[in-house]
Amino acid sequence: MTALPQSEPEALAVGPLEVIPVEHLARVNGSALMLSVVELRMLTELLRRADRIVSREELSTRVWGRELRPGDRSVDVYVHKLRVKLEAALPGWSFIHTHFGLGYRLCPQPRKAAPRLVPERSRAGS
Amino acid sequence: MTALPQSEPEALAVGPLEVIPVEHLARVNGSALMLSVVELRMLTELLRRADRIVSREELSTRVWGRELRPGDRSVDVYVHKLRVKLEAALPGWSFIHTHFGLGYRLCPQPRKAAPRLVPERSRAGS
DNA sequence: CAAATGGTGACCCAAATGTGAACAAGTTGT
DNA sequence: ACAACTTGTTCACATTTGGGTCACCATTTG
Repeated sequence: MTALPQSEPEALAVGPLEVIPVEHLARVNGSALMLSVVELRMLTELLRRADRIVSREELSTRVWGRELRPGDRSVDVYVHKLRVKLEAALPGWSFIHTHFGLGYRLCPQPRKAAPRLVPERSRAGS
Repeated sequence: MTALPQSEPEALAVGPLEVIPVEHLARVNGSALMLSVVELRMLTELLRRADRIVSREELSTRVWGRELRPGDRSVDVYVHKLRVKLEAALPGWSFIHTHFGLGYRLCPQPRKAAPRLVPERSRAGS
């Protein structure tokens, strides 16, 4: 057992989400996500502060290592990319919540089901 | 129970894939693959780290015993050769996944069905 | 309502990866 | 020794991917 700096935990997890930063690997419900380097860094930072609001400034600093320039939308764009991939990995769940004017907050939870227009089809197992 | 050096397991297996390094044998769903020496070593190394990302540098070191020279594509070429043979052995499955800028990850799984060219007939009634 | 803020698809383009083929070296069979 | 194969290595070219940036639409706020 190597003594790791406790500031860098080996793995982070919240709900069905798990990230192993040193391995550049993220999983949802055990299955690996295909994330780019920046996407993974961003998810990691959100996960470090799970369930707390993280400002764009802070995300910009931690993920890109630079100040957030005025008019810079890259944070938003990458939040979107993450949302798309997370939704694909676990349909019906919300992960990243927007706090208007403040930032984003990671909190995996089943999304409130939209009322079915057409009744659910029964699901056949394999 | 013979006490083998635990660093060299007799057999490695993940899903339908099985490799017995000491016998130079690889099987998919029980049937043997025809692999060259380098191909087998590479598959073995990937299998040892199943479901984790293995960098090209590491593959070069472990399979060829040398540093990865800049511009060296041999890792990619052999990943390709493996993919071809694995696909032939078990059509419709993916085994080796590319993590852009990071490396490869072995994880046998049925490939996501290609999206229908012609959309599924909808069953909305009215 | 208007202004601010966030969502999202499209685009550019350099770099990473996929892939067929040529080549050389080694093996096998005769 | 020679031909017929096999295999490892290297190229060249084709494709894909990802980071960054816009533009335009949608939502929220006051």
